[in-house]
Amino acid sequence: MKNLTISDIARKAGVSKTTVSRVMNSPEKVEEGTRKKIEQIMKEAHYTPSATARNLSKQISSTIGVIVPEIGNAFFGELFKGIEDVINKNDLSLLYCSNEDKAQKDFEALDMMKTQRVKGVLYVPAVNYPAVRMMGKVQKKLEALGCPVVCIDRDISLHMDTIHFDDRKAVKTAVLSLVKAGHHKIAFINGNEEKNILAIERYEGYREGLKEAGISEDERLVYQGEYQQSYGYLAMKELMEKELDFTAVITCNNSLGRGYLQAVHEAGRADAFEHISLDKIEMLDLLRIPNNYMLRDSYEMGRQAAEMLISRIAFPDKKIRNILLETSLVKETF
Amino acid sequence: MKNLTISDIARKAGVSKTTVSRVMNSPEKVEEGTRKKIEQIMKEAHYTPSATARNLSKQISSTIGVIVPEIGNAFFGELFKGIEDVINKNDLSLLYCSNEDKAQKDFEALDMMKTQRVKGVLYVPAVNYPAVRMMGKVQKKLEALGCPVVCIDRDISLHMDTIHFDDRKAVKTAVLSLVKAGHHKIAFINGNEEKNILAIERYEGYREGLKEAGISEDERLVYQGEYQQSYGYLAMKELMEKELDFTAVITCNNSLGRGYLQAVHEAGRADAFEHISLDKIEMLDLLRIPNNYMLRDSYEMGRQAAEMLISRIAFPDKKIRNILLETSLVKETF
DNA sequence: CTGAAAGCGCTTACAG
DNA sequence: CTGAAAGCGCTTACAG
Repeated sequence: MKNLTISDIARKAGVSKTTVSRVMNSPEKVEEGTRKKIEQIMKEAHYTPSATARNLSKQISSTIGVIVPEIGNAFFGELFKGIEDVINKNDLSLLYCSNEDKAQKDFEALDMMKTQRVKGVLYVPAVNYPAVRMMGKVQKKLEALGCPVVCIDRDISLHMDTIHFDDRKAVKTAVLSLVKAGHHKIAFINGNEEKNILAIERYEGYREGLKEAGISEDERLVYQGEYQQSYGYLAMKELMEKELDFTAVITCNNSLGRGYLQAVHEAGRADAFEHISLDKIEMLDLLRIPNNYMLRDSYEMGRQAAEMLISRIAFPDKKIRNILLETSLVKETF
Repeated sequence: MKNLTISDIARKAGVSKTTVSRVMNSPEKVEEGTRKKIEQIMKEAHYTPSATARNLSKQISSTIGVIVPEIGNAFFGELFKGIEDVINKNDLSLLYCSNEDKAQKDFEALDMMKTQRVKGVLYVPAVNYPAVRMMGKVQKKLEALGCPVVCIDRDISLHMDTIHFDDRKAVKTAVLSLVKAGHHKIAFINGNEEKNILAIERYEGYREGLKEAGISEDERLVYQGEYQQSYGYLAMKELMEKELDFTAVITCNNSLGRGYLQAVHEAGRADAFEHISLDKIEMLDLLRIPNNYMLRDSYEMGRQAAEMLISRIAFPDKKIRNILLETSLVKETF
């Protein structure tokens, strides 16, 4: 079925396009009788105005762009849900694009958002651009966008609205909690700074925790590679093989945590270590497998990020905000 | 930064808008010298044409709408990924909207897609509309959309392109496999037809399997409620309490499967039953927990659905296609 | 309260 | 090979 236009409605109603437009945009300005009649006709004809035409005419947009690494990871899945809820509540549409943690994809995503002339962008950078010396390019792309952007989860050192977790503190808390439980040799499996500036923060948190506990760092217990299950698996496997007699492990995101679990279960040493992961790992509670983690409420982060963007769109000159979210230690025993 | 328009570029290059437009749409028609010059200027100015204006002018769209229940469920997460890959490959944008398995949200999503004048829609219906007697409304909305739609996973008995799994056969296979392993009392936890027509198919598969095995159905072993973890949990709990001495359980989606696991682990009877779920349940392999499931490759379903939509857009008069995907039994032991 | 006209940023048939 | 003009479906300042 072909879409009707405002002219079709105007003709059917015997009025001008202007009047039809008014019943949609400022109904109080049109006489009740004609308004009712036009509304009736629009309804019968299932008329829906074209957002394309309206956006062009009004020089606005009704869609928000969302760029995330991938939706498969539960952390980002929840984040996305938080975003979605706010977007729906505000009658906006959501243009989705993943960047798969790759700079190239990231750039394409930003270009696409520009082409689509979105109202604003919620952006989880694929890469830690400062660390890989690509700041110029992202910065240019971001400026070229011509719309507000909120940077989520991964800071790229630009003067813009941002929101992320206090991961330094989270890891420090984890370390101190383990020490308190009697652990002095704590292995640390992390990603690296190129992918994610948080890797640095996390490592700092680890060191601060040890320092505060009066424990000197043992380099052999520190693994910093990719934020992937496979890396977590290999790191933990190597750690076990080296027999460094550590008694606890901290893994710095849920993928690494899964890798840890894979390794210890494969080795039949699931109960050999105390483990704290950053982020909850799904299924464990359900299977009644004891599990400690630093809870980072990514739904809430998504929600707040979206709210921040919407407020930025409304007040472009508002002061820049950088939100730091707290995490909390959750111990699940059965 | 304000977005530049084609007029800005034309002025800078000292040519008409027409010529600028041509270098974007049919470069071969413009003299090489001027083309190069214009391209250079566009590049320097970081000019990106507005999709909004182009779409309005060309009376086309460059975005595909995707309506899914929720992205949190791994089954739909994978489906979505399959869709996304095809959409990206075809240089299209993705407008996302979830319906949360609710008819109301579904209608809003369809309205939104219409407003946005998308090129086509990939649609997982929230509800089994024929069963709840709301066919009229969806049908009208679908027609009003004015663009091709591919119906995914849940058939709603409309004459349109569809794709779904052969779940009847899947469940039948599961039953026969269990019987072969010596099980004669097989509990069956399913959703209901209002939500999902597949519930009927699955139940049929269950009955066919039993029949073929010469086993008569025991109604007390059949639970059909919501496709949710909580229902799976309650159903399994009740089944165990009733001491019906069944030895195997089939759960009809991954949420129900999780509920089953929750119940048996809570009761400390994880090894008491043979279990086959529809869809893989994440984490189990990693934790080396034996698990049998009917593999339904939802990534592939998403991919094929998207391909089907794109082909439908290209050839509107092509014959309607209804794709039925096969599943396979996977046994994971350690 | 209503409408004619200009404009949003593009495309394209037509004329040169 | 190039450009002026009309048009896509809306909105809105202006005039009545």
